[in-house]
Amino acid sequence: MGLRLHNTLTRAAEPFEPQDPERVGIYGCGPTIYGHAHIGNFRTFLFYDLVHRYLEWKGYGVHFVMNFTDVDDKTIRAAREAGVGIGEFTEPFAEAVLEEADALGMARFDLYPRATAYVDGMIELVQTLLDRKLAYVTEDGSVFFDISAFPGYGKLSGKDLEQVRTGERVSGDDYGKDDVRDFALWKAVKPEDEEVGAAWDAPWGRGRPGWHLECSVMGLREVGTTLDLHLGGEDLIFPHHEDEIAQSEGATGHPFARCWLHVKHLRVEGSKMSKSLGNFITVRELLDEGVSRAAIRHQLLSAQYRRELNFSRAGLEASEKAVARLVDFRDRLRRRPVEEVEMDEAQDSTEGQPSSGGPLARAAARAREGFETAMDDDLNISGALGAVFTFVNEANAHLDRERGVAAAERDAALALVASVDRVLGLVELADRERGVDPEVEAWVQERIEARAQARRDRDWSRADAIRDELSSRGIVLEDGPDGTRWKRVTTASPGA
RNA sequence: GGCGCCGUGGCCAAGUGGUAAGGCAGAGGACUGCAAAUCCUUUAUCCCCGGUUCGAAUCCGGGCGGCGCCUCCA
Repeated sequence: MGLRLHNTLTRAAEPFEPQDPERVGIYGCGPTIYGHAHIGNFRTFLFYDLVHRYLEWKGYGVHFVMNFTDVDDKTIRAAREAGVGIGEFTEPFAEAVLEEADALGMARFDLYPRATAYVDGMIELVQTLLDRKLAYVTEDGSVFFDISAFPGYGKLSGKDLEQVRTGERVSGDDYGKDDVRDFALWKAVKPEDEEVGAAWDAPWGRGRPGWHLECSVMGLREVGTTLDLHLGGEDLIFPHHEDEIAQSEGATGHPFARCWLHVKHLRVEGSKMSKSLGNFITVRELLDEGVSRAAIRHQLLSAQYRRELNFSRAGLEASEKAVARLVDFRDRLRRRPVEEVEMDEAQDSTEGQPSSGGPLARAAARAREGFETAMDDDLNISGALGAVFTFVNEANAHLDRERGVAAAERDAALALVASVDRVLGLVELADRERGVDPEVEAWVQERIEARAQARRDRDWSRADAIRDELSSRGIVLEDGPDGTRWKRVTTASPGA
């Protein structure tokens, strides 16, 4: 059973068949960097991370490009207000996005192109479209794409051209269009563009590229003529991606992308996120609050990408606990002493059966299969997580029942956790968060020793006082037959 | 008006024909000095009404309810 993905273009699940499995070409639409990215942006970006990691987990070679849009109306306006050029204005936000991506455990993509570095290519593409009579220059020196000359227009969004509202809202910007539905490839220069360095010379006149054009050029140049996957938020289906298809295919004569995946928008505390509702949350804010990064990652990944997902504080707490359960399980396996025992089950294991071995190894094999089956079904991460936690339950029960465990059994269980975490990235991130410096570690050990003495003296109030002291510093103790263990806990809602 | 999505236990959420995964929360129990972690037990008329079928949360029809996109917002 192979991976199947829901292609927006055909509105159906299709087998994933890249042109070259050694180099799957993927382009994901990135943020416009005129401000800090919000939590909704990161639902999409974490989905990109999931696609990236899962394809590599499946054995594909992946070439993944995510752009930064560093020139558009809003960017120009914001740069003017700040009194700096667009390059100087946007670069800190690009770096912030990368920092936040790291903080949320995203594996780095191969390339993060900035639109302004590709203007020469954009001019070339526009020229090609003009030569092919798919675009026209208006009196002011702007260039528009003539959608009536491109028969496939509307195929991605399923729009009937006659139905697209030929609206009343014709702004000054659009003056000169043959048809209001035509979209800008090149916008003639305005004084404010010059002010912030957002203007380039082109054969038909000085100006700046249209938004849609940027992604076409970066995708074509950095990924290839035909992308295996093109990813983005659902809002981009129309017009952004529709226009990318028209430009790219109009110029190259080849399909721009074989498969399009679109992520449903995130809701926040039950409402659509918007600045006016005051529920506009940036990742930066959450990180500054000290909210558990693994919890944020878990919540944003926990629902399948085409399902509605509601980001909430309550959900963050549930995510925090879920991650802890997984990490605690891994830690429990690690410290479980192994026994030099023969596995009875190994005797009657069938040749070539990967599910052979003891109960733990067999449960791990089932979990792996369940995980992959769910992920293969259009990246159904909820089902995949279900398979993992079912395994955690089974294995914990087994560990409770048995005194010791064979090394091969323990290793099979640990390998399962490590394997799925190469896709999920949750344990990895939690480990980074739980890390403590040696000084703190020494202090904790000293406190634990003091408490152990108090317990030997049966001085329970003193023992509890020490435990509370540690607890207030985010250190949780667990007494067991082999002594006291401790762990650092993160928190989902530090304010609460 | 056009296109589309969703409605499963207190909350979140899998499951698309054979009588309900998983996470969080709650209750009882085991373990513990008390906890924590873990385990055991426990909590579902699958929005409503019809229909198809031996059999439907799952298919069809009709309602009700929530939501998204329809020109630059991931």
